[in-house]
Amino acid sequence: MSDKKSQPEGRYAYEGLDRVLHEKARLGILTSLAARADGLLFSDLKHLCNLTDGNLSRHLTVLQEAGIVDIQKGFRGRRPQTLCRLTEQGKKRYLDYIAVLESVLADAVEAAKGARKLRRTMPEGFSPA
Amino acid sequence: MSDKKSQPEGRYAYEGLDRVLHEKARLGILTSLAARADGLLFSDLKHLCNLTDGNLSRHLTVLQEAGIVDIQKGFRGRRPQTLCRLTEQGKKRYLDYIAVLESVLADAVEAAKGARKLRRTMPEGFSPA
DNA sequence: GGGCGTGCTTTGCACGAGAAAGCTAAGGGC
DNA sequence: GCCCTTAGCTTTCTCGTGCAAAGCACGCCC
Repeated sequence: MSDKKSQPEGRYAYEGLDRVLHEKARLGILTSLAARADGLLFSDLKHLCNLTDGNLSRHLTVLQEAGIVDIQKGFRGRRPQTLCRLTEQGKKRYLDYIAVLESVLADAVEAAKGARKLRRTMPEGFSPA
Repeated sequence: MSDKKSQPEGRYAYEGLDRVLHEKARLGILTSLAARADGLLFSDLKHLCNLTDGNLSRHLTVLQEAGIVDIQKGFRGRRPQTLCRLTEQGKKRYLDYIAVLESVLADAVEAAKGARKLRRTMPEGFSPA
């Protein structure tokens, strides 16, 4: 198609950007969890990610249904506490996602470099309205 | 709060992840555009990002209304063509966003490193249901 | 025992991504 | 001249989902 540009079809499609993970709040949750194999409590997550209870609850449900986190309800003393961890699969998906992010960043850096010298020209044969 | 963890409030909140930019398709569009100061045509973008006409149109409108891209309608020969470029402000916002992404990645890398040795313990005083 | 705090869940809304259909005009056969 | 196709977008619709606010359950304290 646009072979003369030497840019393959879908070069910037980033298909690997998992919808479930590619979300501000969830990204934070997963990054928090990724560092601690022993998990985090609901309230820890809430504070680390600056989320409201409701929000966090909903995101955790989504992540759990996707098999990404493991939710264990238990007690500390006599108070209920929810413990969250990454599942093995979740960790894998997270790392895959991160790898794609890296390639996005690489593209961005290259773009910023290549654009250094601004060419304010029009494309071949293009005439403004 | 959780000072003993030495993790400040909101450590993983990533407030800087601009909602307008933090979206798969738009991220691709902007990265494509960032590299070419002379802009890209609608159909180029469509192919580069593997987007449908409708989708691309909608995203471009959003980006235009946010003042991130500049849309010029013109002609190539007798056929209409739409030329898209990053605005100065758009470029700035893109670079800011990218900077935040970098910090996310840094966190992720650190997390992956720290989690090397899995401690499958329970938190202090936690007992499963 | 009644109010208060903690720890979540549920409900409701509003926005927004993506699919699908539409719309306009230019070629191309006949 | 007339239709059919193709290019090049735009508009509309629907459903998912992020987020806020209200709700619920229980323990604690005076």
